[in-house]
Amino acid sequence: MANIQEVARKAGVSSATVSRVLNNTTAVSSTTRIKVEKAIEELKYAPSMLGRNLRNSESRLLLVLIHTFSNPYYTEIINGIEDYSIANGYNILLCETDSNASRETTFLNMVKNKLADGMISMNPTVDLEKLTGLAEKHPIILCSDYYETMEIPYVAIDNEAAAYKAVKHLIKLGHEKIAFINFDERILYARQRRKGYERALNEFNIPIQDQWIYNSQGLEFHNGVQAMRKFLQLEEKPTAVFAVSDTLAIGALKETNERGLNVPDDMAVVGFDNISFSNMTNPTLTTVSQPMYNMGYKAAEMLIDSIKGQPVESVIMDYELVMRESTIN
Amino acid sequence: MANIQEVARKAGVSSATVSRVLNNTTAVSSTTRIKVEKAIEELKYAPSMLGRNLRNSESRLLLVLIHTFSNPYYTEIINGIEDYSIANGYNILLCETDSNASRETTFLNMVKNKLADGMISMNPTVDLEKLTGLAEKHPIILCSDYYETMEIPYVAIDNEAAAYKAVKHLIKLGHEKIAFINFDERILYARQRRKGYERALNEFNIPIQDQWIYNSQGLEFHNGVQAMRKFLQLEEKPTAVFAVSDTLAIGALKETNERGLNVPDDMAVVGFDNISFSNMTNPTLTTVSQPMYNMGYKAAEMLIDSIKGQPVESVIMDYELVMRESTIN
DNA sequence: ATGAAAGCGCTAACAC
DNA sequence: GTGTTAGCGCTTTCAT
Repeated sequence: MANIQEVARKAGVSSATVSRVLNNTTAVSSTTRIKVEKAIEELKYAPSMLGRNLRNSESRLLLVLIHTFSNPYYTEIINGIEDYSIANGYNILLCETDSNASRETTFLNMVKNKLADGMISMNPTVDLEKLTGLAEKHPIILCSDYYETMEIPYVAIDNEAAAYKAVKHLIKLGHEKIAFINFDERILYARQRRKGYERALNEFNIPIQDQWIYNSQGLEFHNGVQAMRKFLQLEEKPTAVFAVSDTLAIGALKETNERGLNVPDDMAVVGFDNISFSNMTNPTLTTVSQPMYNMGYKAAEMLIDSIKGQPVESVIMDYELVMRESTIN
Repeated sequence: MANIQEVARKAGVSSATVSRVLNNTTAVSSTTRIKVEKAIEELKYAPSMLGRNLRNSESRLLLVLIHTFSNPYYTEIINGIEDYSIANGYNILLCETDSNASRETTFLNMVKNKLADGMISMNPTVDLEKLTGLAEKHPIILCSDYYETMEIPYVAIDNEAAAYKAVKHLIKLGHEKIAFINFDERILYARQRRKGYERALNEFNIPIQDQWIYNSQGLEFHNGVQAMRKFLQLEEKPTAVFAVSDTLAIGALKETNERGLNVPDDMAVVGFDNISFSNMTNPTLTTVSQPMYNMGYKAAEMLIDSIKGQPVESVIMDYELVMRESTIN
């Protein structure tokens, strides 16, 4: 593979000039430009990003840290991240932790080691101490989940209010026995959504029952199936369920159908996220719609701004309750 | 950020020695090792991948080219790629073309420019000429789709046989009016699956009817909805549908339900891929299961072998027909 | 076991 | 408008 020196020699100019035509930095006479372009063509030269990156001490790579992308919620966000990044000359390094601590350490080190210029974390279980340490020296943005105790900029929605709205919707429909499938409450958004759930019940003087609250270890379909299975074994069964993720809600819906119960008559179901599949279930799923694409897009914008040294501020985005067949006939 | 020289100075050794302790290449006396480690600790030194990459002329990055990851089929494959890559010291650069030619060019150039050491392409619409050119100089593996005319190693399944098996399953159930939702037939696997569809029909002397073949421009849910809508407008409606992607099949299933038809009694549906959703639909979807994770894993293994200069051979993987409620009561 | 020094490929400051 | 040169941070001969 030819390098810039060989191109320079072939074109009868210096490597600096070749660099200049490559990057359009300062003016180059059209005659030399043509000579250089011809040499590039003949040698099939392609500039090495390795040399350029070292010289510029940047990688133009953005690390995206996620727990898993088996959840379409994240892939939608990534779409937004990718679009903004590509349009601004960055590429994304996709890093899936799978809740594996050593993998996570590897990934965080990649930004320490300059392999990435910054990071967007969407990994709610990330090691907070390490993250804080990293954030002192490197641009980091949190997307979709964040931490009250930290100053790392984030983009998120008002989880408490969104959950409140979802549960209130069920109450307005006449439900009083409303179960809640939550995620691990070590995670902030799980605590926030629980608060919203409780606030709605309290407001209408509906007692909160522990037996109707399920804390799931994961967000897969089968976790939702399991949760619903447990609710349906109860002496006093709920008539509605609110799940903090569409994947959980879809699992719960599936299990409800499986048991021959009618949704929404016997059991109303509300999800969270509005993944595209939520509109393909039978019945279709009522859910809190998050602006995933825009969240990703904005997070990328914030990160790149931050890399460029500009100050960035956290953003709270809008959500929307999308009412479909799983709650309304 | 400290560099290797500063560490060397602080430890009272040369940078070569620091490099040695960093990489465990040649023996270093335990006393100097300790001195160096102490210096690293004190300076909070993290070696720059930028310098290392240039020196080693490798990036340890694998480019993964896909059309879109809104299809869970691809995310499953990526899981496999990622697991093998990480375990072998590589990371993946996720590149989504969105059928955008200029984006695709950008991505292909990234491997030309050494930003990635190799590439796994899962983009069936890739520019073949450019791809061939690139493959002459750089390690490339095709995953899930490939091109008969090329020598680029691939991992795939026997699409023709798989489609044949799916359609035969419908015929055995007594169906004779079997519609086919295919993808764009410029893509090899679409042509192969069509062959399988036709072979099954021919074998049972069932005439092939153009009105029952739909060539979709995309693989999204709504494309499947649209296809089914068209079939249901026909004078002579099919009683079964085979779609080349679960996403299409799920859309078709949705539309069938929507019209009040019973699946599988009025309309049997078979998909392709076995994405996790396919087991969450109502009714659950009969589908051709591809070993997505293993395909990705194998493709990564082949690519890394290829990067290391080892010869690699194409692999044909097993598939399986998973029978569920959308064809059998 | 350790150090000196070259060099991976590029860009930018400086000189002309 | 163009060339010279230094240097980004690292690894690896080659000496010793």
